[in-house]
Amino acid sequence: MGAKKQTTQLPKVYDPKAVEEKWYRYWKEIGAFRAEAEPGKKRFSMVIPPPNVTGNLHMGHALDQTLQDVLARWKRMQGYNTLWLPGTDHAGIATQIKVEERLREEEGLSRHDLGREAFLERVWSWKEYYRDNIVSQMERLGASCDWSRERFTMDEGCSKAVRAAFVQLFEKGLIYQGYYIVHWCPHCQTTLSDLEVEHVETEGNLWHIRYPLVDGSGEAVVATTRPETMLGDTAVAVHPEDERYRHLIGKYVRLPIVGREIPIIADEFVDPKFGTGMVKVTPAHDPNDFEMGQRHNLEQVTVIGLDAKMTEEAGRYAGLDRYECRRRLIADLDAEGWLVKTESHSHAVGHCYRCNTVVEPLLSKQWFVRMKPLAEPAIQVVKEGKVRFVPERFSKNYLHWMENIRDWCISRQLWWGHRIPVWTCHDCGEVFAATEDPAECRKCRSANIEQDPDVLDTWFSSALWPFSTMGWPDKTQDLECFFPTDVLVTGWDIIYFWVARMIFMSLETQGVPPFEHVVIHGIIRDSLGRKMSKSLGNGVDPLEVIDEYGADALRMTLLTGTAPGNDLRYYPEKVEASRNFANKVWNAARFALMNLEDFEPDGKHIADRELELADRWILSRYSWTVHEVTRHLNRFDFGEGARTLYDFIWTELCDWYVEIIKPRLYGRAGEASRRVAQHVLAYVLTHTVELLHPYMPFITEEIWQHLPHQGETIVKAPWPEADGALQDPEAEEQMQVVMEVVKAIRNIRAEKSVPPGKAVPAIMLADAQRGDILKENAPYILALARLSDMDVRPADSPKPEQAAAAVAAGVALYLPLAGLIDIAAEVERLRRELAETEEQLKRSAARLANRGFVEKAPAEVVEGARRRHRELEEKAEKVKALLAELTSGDSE
RNA sequence: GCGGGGUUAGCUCAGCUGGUUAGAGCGCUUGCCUUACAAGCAAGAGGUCACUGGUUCGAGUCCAGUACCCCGCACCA
Repeated sequence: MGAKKQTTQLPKVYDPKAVEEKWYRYWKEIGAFRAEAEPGKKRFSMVIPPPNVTGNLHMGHALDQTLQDVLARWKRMQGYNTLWLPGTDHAGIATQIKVEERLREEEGLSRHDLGREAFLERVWSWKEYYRDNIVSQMERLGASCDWSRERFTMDEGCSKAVRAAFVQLFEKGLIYQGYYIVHWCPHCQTTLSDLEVEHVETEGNLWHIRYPLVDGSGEAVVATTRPETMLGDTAVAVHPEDERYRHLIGKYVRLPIVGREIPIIADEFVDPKFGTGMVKVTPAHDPNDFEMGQRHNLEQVTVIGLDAKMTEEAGRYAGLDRYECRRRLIADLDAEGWLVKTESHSHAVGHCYRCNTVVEPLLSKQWFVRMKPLAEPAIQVVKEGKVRFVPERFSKNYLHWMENIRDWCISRQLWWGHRIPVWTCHDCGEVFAATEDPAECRKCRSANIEQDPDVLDTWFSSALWPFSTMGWPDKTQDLECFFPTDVLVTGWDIIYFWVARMIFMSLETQGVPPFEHVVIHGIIRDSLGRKMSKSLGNGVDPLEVIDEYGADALRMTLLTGTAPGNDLRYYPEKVEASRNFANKVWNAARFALMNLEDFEPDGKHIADRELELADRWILSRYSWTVHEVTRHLNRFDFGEGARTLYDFIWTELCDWYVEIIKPRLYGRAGEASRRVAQHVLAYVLTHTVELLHPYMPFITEEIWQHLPHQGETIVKAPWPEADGALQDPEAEEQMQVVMEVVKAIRNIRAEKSVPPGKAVPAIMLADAQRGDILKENAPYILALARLSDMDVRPADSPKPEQAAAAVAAGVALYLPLAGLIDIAAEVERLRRELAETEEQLKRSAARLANRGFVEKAPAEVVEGARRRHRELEEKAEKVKALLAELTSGDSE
């Protein structure tokens, strides 16, 4: 187990391009991300939310995948047999539309010109192209997926799972075919589920139209936002309790223009307060009207067709576009005196979430999943905490949706997707589902059977992803070893679309939930807070960011900007800051390597060396950092973990520790001290880099390989554990004295404009304990504060004259700067400081005078407050003394 | 209508289980190319934690209400 070391010269500025590709290739070569199906071994598993093969990845994917990669790399380092399973989604409508668009633009052809088979070939080659892109983008990001297990929702295995699940649900009666109102997108030429319709508040009109009573005794006035549907009206409804219209119930009106006589019915659905309190009923074009039609046995007259044009039933308007029809109809109604009035009215209009076309509610025969029985257990597992949302608040959204769920329309009139595995026998009429393509009717053995032409909603296959990718319905090793998964990481925008559906599908087909934790993150917005979208053109390409700043910088940006569940604004400046951090880490490593040239690690435990104060301090801080980072990761709080590391590395490790050990490393404190500093630096840096690895995989691997290390890759390095032996509160406290003294001297120097290069002497008055700390660390204080000499005297020594002074950590500091001292300014400064100290003292005293506080607060807290109070008193006293000297000197 | 989130420094945001002096990045001021890093170093300015009340010894943090902003879901003839 020889420790390896490579001490090639590192460039001054970190260049991500030079290292990223190299290491990813290496990781793949050595199979660093491969999970072995070994039942019994502690494992961690996760499936990726499969990106759509519609196009390239965007920032949202980068965020989602970075979070997952942090988890995967961290768990892997913790020794878990870790599987992060990658793949892509066929994205039915979205992909088909894209390919059709291209076909039209480039060849002027429609999919019908090509035919189903030829068209699908085109889609497959599109899929191949974008799948390749997606994979290479993920590699650029550093995603540590097990590529040997990559899946696609329409590959053989996933397709088999789709059939198995469909047949199971079909045979249990959970999938049925029905004639209902569905959302129809006239542009995409397919049905949509409730979720795929976006309701947009739209300014429209409410037209009041007169329907004359057949018996000539009066009229009914209805109000509608969609007058063209009146051509399909088969009733007018009023509320049964509505006194105004009670007498009309049972009478008939004659539809203007159409001439059809339709009844006035009574139905509870009608809201007497809305419009005129009379509703036209169009069972074929409105979901509520449809239900009323069922209740009252009304005729269904379809007047708008699949192409959004008026049908033959529309009489003289047949063939017109629905909006053109509306215009003409209104004109005609007006001309013939049926239009009572037109009010402006704002209402939500459904739009296709893919193409933004106004959706048409249409009557048609479709396949549905019966949701109530499936939702029940899916609600339970969340309520019982068997599936936990992180942050927890998202479970409310989930539950609300599940509890109010309606049946799921799963048939799509597309070509790209899983063909519905249902066959109809033309001879005996049998309708049956099958996992294997049947050659004959299962009932009458006729070969005259036909498969349903439609395909399934994409989300039907996505819902099976956590187990279809692991081989179900076959009993595979993977399934046994890695299912159910541990965590799912995804955005809040697909909780209903996907997370919810995976949960009920898994409960139904596997008998267990598909995962334990659902980690929800926000979406990425632009710098103005807008959603990134293609139509706004405000999207940012992760690859361009990686090219410019490096993958680690992009990852760190996404991670530090993240608070659980919250959205995140993208600013290039943030990536710049992360890039700077990467460079900081790089240079810390560079510095270390320059000073570790002759260093050889031995097996001795770091705590057993002749440690100096700074060593004990940084080891203690390091050990705290290990603890904190691990704690944050355990809570899926990626952002806090990243920030903890950022601060530790930049401030404590670089600004203080590295600076303080420079004299030692340069040999000015003797060889023994130098050796110890080397050991501590190597130790802390190596393990800090390991802690950072899940966040910034590339730069940490590069650095780690240069540092003395064991093993072939940092990917497999053990995750550092918080070592209690390194915790050292005393060292932290003492180091606090050193740092505060240094800061105070620097402050005086800056205020007095002492040239940075000029070393000046300092006199310090301190009690015995602090005096010892200062004396022991004198060489470092001299260097850090640029002192020519420091004279530590007992606290009661006479005060030096003609000196700028300050109090820090209970130490009175004097810089004799004869000639530089402006007494008046100095007095002013000290007065301000005294005022501030006394203000704090007052608050502190009030607090301690409060009996409730002293009696009820934890002893620790009270003790802390007392100590703080003593320190403040001490400080006030010292500042007062300084002031007294200055002012008395004045009067002399 | 139901539900959720937000309001903290000039900007963008953190702030966990209530506990010393509320943090970061960017921006700003001053001074530095100090042999790891100018993508840097040092020093500094900048905050009524939206408002009102409550719980508590103690509230940015918990509770209730108010205001404004954002987002889901449902309804909308």
